[in-house]
Amino acid sequence: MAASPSTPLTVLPSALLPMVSVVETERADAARNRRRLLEAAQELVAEVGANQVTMEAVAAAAQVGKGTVFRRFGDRVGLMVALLDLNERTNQEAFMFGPPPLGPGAPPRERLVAFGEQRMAFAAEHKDVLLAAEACGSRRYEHPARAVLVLHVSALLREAGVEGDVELLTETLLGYLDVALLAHLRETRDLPAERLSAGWADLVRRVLPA
Amino acid sequence: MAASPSTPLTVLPSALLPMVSVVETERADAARNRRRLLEAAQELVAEVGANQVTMEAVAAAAQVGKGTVFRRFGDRVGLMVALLDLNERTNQEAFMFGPPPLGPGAPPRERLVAFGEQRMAFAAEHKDVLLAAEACGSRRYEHPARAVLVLHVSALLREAGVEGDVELLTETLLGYLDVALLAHLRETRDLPAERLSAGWADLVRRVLPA
DNA sequence: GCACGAAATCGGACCGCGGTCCACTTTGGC
DNA sequence: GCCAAAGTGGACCGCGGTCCGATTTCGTGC
Repeated sequence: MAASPSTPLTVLPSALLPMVSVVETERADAARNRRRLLEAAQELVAEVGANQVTMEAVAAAAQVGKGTVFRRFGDRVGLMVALLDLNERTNQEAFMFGPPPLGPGAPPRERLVAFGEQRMAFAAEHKDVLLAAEACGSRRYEHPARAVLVLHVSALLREAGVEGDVELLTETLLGYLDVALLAHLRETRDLPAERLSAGWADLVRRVLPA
Repeated sequence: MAASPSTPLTVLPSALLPMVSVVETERADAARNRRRLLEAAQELVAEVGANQVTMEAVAAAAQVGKGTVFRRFGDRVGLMVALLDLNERTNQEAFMFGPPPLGPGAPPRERLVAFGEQRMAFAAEHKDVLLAAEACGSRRYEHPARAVLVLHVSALLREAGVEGDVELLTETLLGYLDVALLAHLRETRDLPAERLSAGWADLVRRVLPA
């Protein structure tokens, strides 16, 4: 088991962070190295693709020791999660505070449909980083960004007055939006995006009360 | 990318194999080594747990070179899949040819409910091997045993006369039965098995027409 | 300002394991 | 018995992850 990394800025779902003042102080050199590492990682990912990027290469590109990478981000997955953080934050703000139908203001069903569309687009665009940021096994479900999604979907379900086990229905809905599943359906099974969208709308219709 | 392993006996879903006469001939020494490897692997898994078993240890225990293990099973996941094969076959026979409500004879909705129960029990019992037999990324959905499940569930959905996109509804239902998800819900989120069962029945109710 | 010491941080040698490679051996049809 | 094809095994590689002695940072006392 990896020692828990000292990554205070990404431990909590990023959209919730503005509410917290300062979680922890970080030494100047540590902060500088984190910045350099993230920059280097981003560049390398853009250059050769997420799953071709080795931890050693990131360390070298940031002119930092390998141990530092692991100290900062815990493991490979942690690094990828941190990389996604910025994009995820934009997404999160869109569905939490942005304009309808994604953001507040629209009825929950429309918001859910729009949420699914957004996730599917996001999954298509950042497929490789998202997959690289996904741990294996059940640890996959402990992804910090996922917690935000769970919160959001279950809130919408409750708001829509759905009867039944909201927690489990949330998992079912999010299951449909699983990055790996979507990638499989699109690429291996060759289902067009429109069909996946229609499937999502249909699923929402079946779960929510008329 | 791993070279495709020469594992004719596990390439196809095992429950469908009785219908095929002989897929390919395997040299005597190869067959002997496969048997020895599977025995050794089974023993080691029982001894120290699936994710503590190294490929080298399996090779050593079977008194075989490391390269042979990879030639036979392709990679670690392939070995675990082969290990599961026997148990999966029993399960498959149960829902394909066994007595109702799991097997044919009962109405499709009851069969679906029973199918979910069986999968959840199976997932709970063989959690670690199932997780070890699961590849990362979208490759996870190319698991041969999964194809049988997909076939079965979509057949039941069609038989029940569900309107909508059967293929996608099948994926949604199977998503609920994902081993990693179930493990997460049971262990990390501490949901009792009865609740998961109720959730499954509820989901089936929502998807199938009244 | 400055010296100092504890604590946090760094970095690269090191380890274990999954996976590849290829020269050598075995098999089995002829 | 011959020989092409199939199979073998262990040296080898790359990468993720750990460890620990060396180094830097920064609050403290002066």
